[in-house]
Amino acid sequence: MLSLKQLHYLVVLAQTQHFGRAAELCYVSQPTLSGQIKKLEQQLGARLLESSKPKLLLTPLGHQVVQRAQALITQVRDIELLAGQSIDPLQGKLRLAIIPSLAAYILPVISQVVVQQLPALQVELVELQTHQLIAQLQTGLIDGGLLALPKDTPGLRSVELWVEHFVLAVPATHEWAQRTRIASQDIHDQNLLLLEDGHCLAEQSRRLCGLSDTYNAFKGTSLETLRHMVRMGYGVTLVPQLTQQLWQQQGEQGIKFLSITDPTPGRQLGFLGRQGSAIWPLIKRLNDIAQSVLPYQQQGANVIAFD
Amino acid sequence: MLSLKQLHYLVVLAQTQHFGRAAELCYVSQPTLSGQIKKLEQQLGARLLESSKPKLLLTPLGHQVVQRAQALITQVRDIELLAGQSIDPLQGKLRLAIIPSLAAYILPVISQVVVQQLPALQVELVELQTHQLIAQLQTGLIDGGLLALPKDTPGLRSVELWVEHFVLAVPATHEWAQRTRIASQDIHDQNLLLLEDGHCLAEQSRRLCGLSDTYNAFKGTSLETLRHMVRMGYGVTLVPQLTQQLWQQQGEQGIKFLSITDPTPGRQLGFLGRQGSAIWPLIKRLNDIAQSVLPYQQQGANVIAFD
DNA sequence: TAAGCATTATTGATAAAACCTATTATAAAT
DNA sequence: ATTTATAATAGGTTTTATCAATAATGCTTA
Repeated sequence: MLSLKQLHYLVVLAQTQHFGRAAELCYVSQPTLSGQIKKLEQQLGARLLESSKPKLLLTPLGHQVVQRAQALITQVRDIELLAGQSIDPLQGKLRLAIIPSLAAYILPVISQVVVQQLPALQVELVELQTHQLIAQLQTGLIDGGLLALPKDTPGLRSVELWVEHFVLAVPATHEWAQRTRIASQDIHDQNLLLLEDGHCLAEQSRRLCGLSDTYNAFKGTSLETLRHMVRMGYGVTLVPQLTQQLWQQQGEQGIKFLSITDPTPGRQLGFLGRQGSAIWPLIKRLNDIAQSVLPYQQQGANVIAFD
Repeated sequence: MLSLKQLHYLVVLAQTQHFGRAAELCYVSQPTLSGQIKKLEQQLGARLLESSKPKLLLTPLGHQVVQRAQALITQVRDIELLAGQSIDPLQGKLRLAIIPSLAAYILPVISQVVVQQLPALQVELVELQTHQLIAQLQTGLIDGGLLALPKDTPGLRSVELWVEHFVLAVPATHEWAQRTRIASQDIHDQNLLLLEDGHCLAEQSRRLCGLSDTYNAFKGTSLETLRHMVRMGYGVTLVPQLTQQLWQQQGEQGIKFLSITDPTPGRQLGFLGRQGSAIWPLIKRLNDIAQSVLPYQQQGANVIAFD
């Protein structure tokens, strides 16, 4: 009988495309993983890896098996969660991911209250970009995500947290520094600083300003980097309103913020979990707690949908 | 990490409600199974079996885990099938079930051709009643079924084989023995012999003749038993047309057959397989072969739907 | 073409685990 | 109270996953 371990090894191997790294991720030695993969092939009576070895390649069957094995692994994880939840729905380990453009400013706001209201819950936090987050959620590597809700998420379910507005951050030396608002269509012809590709905030900013995917400006690795760039006068950028609040609390003087009108852009934040996962009630609970602590329910924003 | 073996043990234990019998079905000793179940509970950190032991009972969590574990086992079986099919789509082991009221006369017709056309296929045959068949298909104990298609089969998919007509079997001494046809509404007031409860043919006969579930006549364990009863003049019964053909080939003299009209009753036969199972093409192939060998495509029958 | 580097396969020893037989404990049935 | 059925425990055996060390392979570079 084939074992879950073998299938897990196979899945990780397919992800890493590398025996050594896969073994490391599985906390076993490379020969162990090699051996088990070989044994799996024997038990199935068919090859999963391509014999020719310019690179590690899966056979067509291999791809299918990996896909099904992934589903299996997540279902096992869900059984474990189910058991954990059965003891006390508000207890246990929860592996939660947050997108980087959200983590920096939303965690200070909600983490305290979560610890306060769910003391028995151990939250394991990771920062992941949207596509990684969804992939890891589907493969069971994480159990929930907090992000700007994408459109289609097969096998997953979401709950809406709130709609966050974007504001325009400009240097204190900027010609608009004394304004308090600006119409969204007037933001053209500015040197718009973006996060690196892959960050959904960058994607959202591009959409808002009608820029192409190839728009080639400075790309910061984090919001903090952008903050410095803006302060030094290299350009302007879009930031979530809570980021403005955080920066101003920290005494930021070099940056002025303009609210955006006609329409006000924003994105729908929410939690994501697996369909059929036992911790869904817990995720909804987290959503309730987070909602109760956010300053006020934003409304009327022009929500930017993206995938 | 919990293992598939443990989950398998749990599923079988839940089915048998008995440690010893479960162990037997899993080809291990009773202490082994006991130990693994206990270990499973430890790993999940929760009880699966009720502590009070008048009878073996599952906790609410236990039921949920069993359900999910069953799904897991089935999916593992499907991976194995997938691998088997990848070598040669027409090769490998196929565990096929047929309902009793069909097996006796359809196997002589199709078995030869199947062996002829799919020599590399090892078919493992079982006779199961409809509800058992569906349950075992869903739990992965069998891979396909040939039966009178029921309405709803969540997680399963079907392909239509043909519509078989029912004919009325009466003793040669019966007042209708010289007739060749009879209207269905005239079958009232006859001593209608049925198969035991659970057989779908019995259910179908009851529906056709408007009998209640509590209709209490002689109940035969097989069609052969009914055959003797009819020949001896104890009553009449409904049989599939292919059964008539088989019995007449065997030189049956004591029974006469009347075709039924207004309307002609029948049932939709077909194959059933799991959604997402890799052997579905093979099942369709079996269906094609069976269809090619059946005498002619029946039409215009009043198909009796049942669940 | 050979040396060097990265990657995977092989080997032999070790430790964990799953397993079995035999036995004991616990309920239920007579 | 005795018997039967059932599950848990104990101790020893076998299997097997595992590791460290090493060899083979393939690709890159000199």
